[in-house]
Amino acid sequence: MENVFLLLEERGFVEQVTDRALVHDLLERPATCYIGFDPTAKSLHVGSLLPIMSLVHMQRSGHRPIVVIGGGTALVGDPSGKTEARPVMTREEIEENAKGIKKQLSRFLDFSHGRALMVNNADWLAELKYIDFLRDIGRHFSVNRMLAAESYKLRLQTGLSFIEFNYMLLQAYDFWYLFKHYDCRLQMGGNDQWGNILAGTHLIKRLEGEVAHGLTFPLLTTSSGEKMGKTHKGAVWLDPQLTTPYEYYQYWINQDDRDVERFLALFTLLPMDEVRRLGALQGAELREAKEVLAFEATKLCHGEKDALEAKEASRALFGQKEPGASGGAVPTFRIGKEELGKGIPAYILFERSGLCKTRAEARRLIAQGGGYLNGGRIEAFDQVINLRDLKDGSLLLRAGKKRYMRVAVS
RNA sequence: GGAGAGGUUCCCGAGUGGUCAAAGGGAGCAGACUGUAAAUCUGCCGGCUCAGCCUUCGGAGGUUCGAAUCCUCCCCUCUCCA
Repeated sequence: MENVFLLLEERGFVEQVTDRALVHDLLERPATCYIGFDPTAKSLHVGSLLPIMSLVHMQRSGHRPIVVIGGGTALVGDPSGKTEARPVMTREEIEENAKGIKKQLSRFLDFSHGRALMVNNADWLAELKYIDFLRDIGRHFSVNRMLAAESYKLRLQTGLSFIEFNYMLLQAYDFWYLFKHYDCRLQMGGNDQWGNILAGTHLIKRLEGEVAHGLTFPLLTTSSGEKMGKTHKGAVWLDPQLTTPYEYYQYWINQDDRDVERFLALFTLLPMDEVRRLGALQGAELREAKEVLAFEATKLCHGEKDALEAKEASRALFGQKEPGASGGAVPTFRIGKEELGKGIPAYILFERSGLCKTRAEARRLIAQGGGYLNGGRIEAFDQVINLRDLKDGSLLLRAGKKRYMRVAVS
């Protein structure tokens, strides 16, 4: 089997490595690696997909991934790459979030029979004694060096609390703990974690005299310079309750042309030959590649069935013929028959159904010609919609070019 | 603890008594063009029962016919000093 390091490198996962040759060597045999995830929300979002995919590759290549939930460190707050301190969370929130995250990761990773592990660093960090920690761990860190770290430099401009300043030590301690208890010799993470990862390898060297490694991923931005996973509605979540498979699919199909090949490599498991072939398509043909990207990405996250549904719904809505809006994957809003019978102004319906956040927004949208009913443009913002507008028992609303909402009567 | 600077609408950032829902830029949204892409042009961009009304300029009071702008107290951030 191909060495997973080469595979990760080829697919674009690698930004920095502590030592290319040694990491390659380490991964020749089954090894253990870890990535930390912050339990700051009850669901992960697309921004976490890159690290998740790297673990998927690791597991598929016979290695054992460890997912560390930063339950302990979340109580402190990581300053890396942020301009402001993070709000501190309660233990209950963190527990709750950790549960949701494990559920999601189970779609990507096999946690059975110890093939992948999930641990919470609160389990060992919470017990630490301050004096012991200072004496055993703190002595190995040079403040001068820490201050030189890029992640702290930024914060020195705006202010860095002592509590955050300790984050690096805690993360280093995590790595050491995992090394000690699970023989974990590789930590991966976003490039903003480089300093923290190095601190860990440094600590292991000092305490155990052994070499551990670090690898970071490129900080992903779309070609238009945006952070991954942001849309007008906010983050794109992996939880189908928060972002439906249809919306998830749409997110991927709407990617910039320039990102398609890169994303196929990172976010699907398609062989690289296929990735390159699809990436080479030009002009309108590239849409085929986007469809593959959207389908594969949705399949990984939500399963084949939902992915197919999303694909069909998309084709129906964006295909040649005006929509019959068949597929069950299109978001649906329910309204009482009686209420619709009385008639409801278009802009209010747009707001109620969730297509617009406020009535003012809906007014504007329709006034500017961006509101559609069953494929036809709505002329006046207060045009009354009632039972006569039903087609096959439902209404199809559209906001702008791409956002659809079915309104069903109940 | 002392001295100075500052907290404005999603972000950056103008605004120092009425003409301010607040310049400009960015982001975002819509229309045209297209390929559910990008670029470009145009319009929008606090809320509402929308020719009017209501709520915003760190917080609470006050002065005034009228305050984001003036006064008082408080909170927070940054820089320098201790």
